Amino acid sequence: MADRAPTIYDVARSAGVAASTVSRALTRPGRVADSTVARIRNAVDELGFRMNPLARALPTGRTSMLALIASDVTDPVTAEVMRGAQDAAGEAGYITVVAHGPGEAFDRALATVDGALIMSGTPGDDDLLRLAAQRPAVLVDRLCAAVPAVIADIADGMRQVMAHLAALGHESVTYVGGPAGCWADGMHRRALRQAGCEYGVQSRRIGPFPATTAGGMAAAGEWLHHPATAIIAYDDLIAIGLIRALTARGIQVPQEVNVVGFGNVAAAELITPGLTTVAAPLREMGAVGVRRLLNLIEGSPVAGPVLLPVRLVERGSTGIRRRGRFGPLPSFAGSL
Amino acid sequence: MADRAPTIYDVARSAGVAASTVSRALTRPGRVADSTVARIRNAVDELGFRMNPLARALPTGRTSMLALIASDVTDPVTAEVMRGAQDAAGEAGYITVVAHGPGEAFDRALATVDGALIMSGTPGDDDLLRLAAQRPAVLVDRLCAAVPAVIADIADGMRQVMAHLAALGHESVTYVGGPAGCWADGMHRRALRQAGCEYGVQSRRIGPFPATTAGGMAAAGEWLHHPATAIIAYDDLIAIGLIRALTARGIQVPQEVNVVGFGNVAAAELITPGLTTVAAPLREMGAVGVRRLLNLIEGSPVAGPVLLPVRLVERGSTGIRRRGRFGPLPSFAGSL
DNA sequence: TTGAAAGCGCTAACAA
DNA sequence: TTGTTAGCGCTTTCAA
Repeated sequence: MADRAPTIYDVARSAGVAASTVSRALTRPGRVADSTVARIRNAVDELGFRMNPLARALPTGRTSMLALIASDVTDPVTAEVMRGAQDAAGEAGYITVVAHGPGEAFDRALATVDGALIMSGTPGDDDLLRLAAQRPAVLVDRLCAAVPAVIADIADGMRQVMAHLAALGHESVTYVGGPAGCWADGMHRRALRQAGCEYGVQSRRIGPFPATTAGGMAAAGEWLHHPATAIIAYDDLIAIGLIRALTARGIQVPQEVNVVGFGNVAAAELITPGLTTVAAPLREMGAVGVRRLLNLIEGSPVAGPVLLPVRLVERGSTGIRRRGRFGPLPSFAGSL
Repeated sequence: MADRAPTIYDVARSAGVAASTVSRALTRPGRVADSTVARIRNAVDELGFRMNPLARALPTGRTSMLALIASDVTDPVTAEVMRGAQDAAGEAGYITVVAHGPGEAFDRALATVDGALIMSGTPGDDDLLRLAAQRPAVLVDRLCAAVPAVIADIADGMRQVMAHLAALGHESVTYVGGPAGCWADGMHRRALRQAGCEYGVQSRRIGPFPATTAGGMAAAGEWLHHPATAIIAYDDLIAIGLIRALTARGIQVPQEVNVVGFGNVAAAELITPGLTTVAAPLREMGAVGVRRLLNLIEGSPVAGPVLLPVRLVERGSTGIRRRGRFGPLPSFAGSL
């Protein structure tokens, strides 16, 4: 398109200095006389010089690129994390390449970047460890051996859910599990058990189910075999599918059963009733992840996983039940 | 991490040939004796050689990277297009870097890639043209001068909407406009006028409104001043906001007013009632866009914009009205 | 069919 | 403070 992009040599000639001086002036202006820097700046502006980042990458071994590894950019949670990561990377002068799990493009991407941010649900643990050995890597919403990670405080989220549910008079809940072998699902289950003890709420598990509305709809059928007065779903999509299926069968939410999800995706507040759900600071998780990754790349020592706070967003899918078909009504229900 | 990645020279030594031969064997095996290729392949496997894409980019001027320019990866439409683009790029051996509108990271990204796919709603026309002059570029869901583009067939979509609405007995509709100065909005309006003529349906416009549920809720208030029996919204988010606001005011959809959107985002089928909407082949648009971009990069001549077919997805937000508060009921309504 | 040598645009010693 | 000189890892003439 353009004739040929001006190089550092063109600038050097135009400013009457050596190429190395231009390089220095551009990267460490302190090490070059002010007047020289000024002249070089002028030349740069005049010629419209833009440094070739690839040429620079060759000798330095640094590309200023980060990989965002996600199996599906279409997933709203992933997208939100990506957004945070992208912004944080941009601020630090890094650009981001997106890639999904193992495959040719993946290797290619990995070979190009200074580090990788790995979103949940992507590669298996083995691949993960191999990857982390190759390049600095940080996990988001997942833990694996000693790989640095940033995760949401699920345990606390579950506690908030239980507190909320217990306050509404629930004595037992059904947990609808997510995909089999999923790290976050295991986390949810541990948290559930613990929070259940703490608040004296019984819990049963069903699942696994795929993390989709279809999964949730399937779960509804299974739930009917052993109904409880409240359902905690692995994530919002399952919760939404559940609500749809229940409603379709004439079971009213929250009048007969309460439902809570995890994630606080956009659809959670669009559906009827609104979905009570645990909101994780997704963007921040992405941003914090990138910052840790950048530190790692700079060579600072790895600390333990970072835990980010979550909060319960109460909406219409939970509340006082008014009909006891699936369990006892709270004793104070009559007083309302 | 690893000692040092093996280079082409290591392979050359191990295979007992010159580096240039290795390069040739790897890129154009036909030009090298079969036995030599085999030896080189062996050496590659043994050493675990992976070519450094950046080093290759320097002499060739080709990075095998594409930029995906989108103002917000969090937007579901954008995400879907991205997904298609990413897959198509991966198939062709390209990786994708995501960047948003003008800014430092943007320039940095542009300097690194072989071409750019520009999603709707990002930079202004001037920036766009400047960008297209710098690098091969393809627009998605937007037209600008002679820049190659792939767009959804909005005109046909609007025709389908009108046909549907006319069949339901509507005689006038309100169009709720999207963001001011937005290319797609202009497109919708032209299409609306034309399809209105074709089917003998009156139309009024209100707006502009931001393409969010909040925008839709605001629009509901304005619509009440001059209600019509059907509303066509600029996009799904506005339509969803509209439905919520109407429902909140006790106006029933579709019993009193029909609503249709554009986009077919995931939430469209999750809300109650489901949103009737025009679905564009988002992923395919991304994929086709990338393929055109790749052609452009290879130097093939640019053709006109590619038009991709859309289809109307009928859901609960449209249907026979049963209450005439905002206009006459279809004459055959009683017969149902 | 293969090898030698000269870059691609930049950085990083080392001298001056 | 500045210039000189080698590369970074690969491709690509040009000769052999």
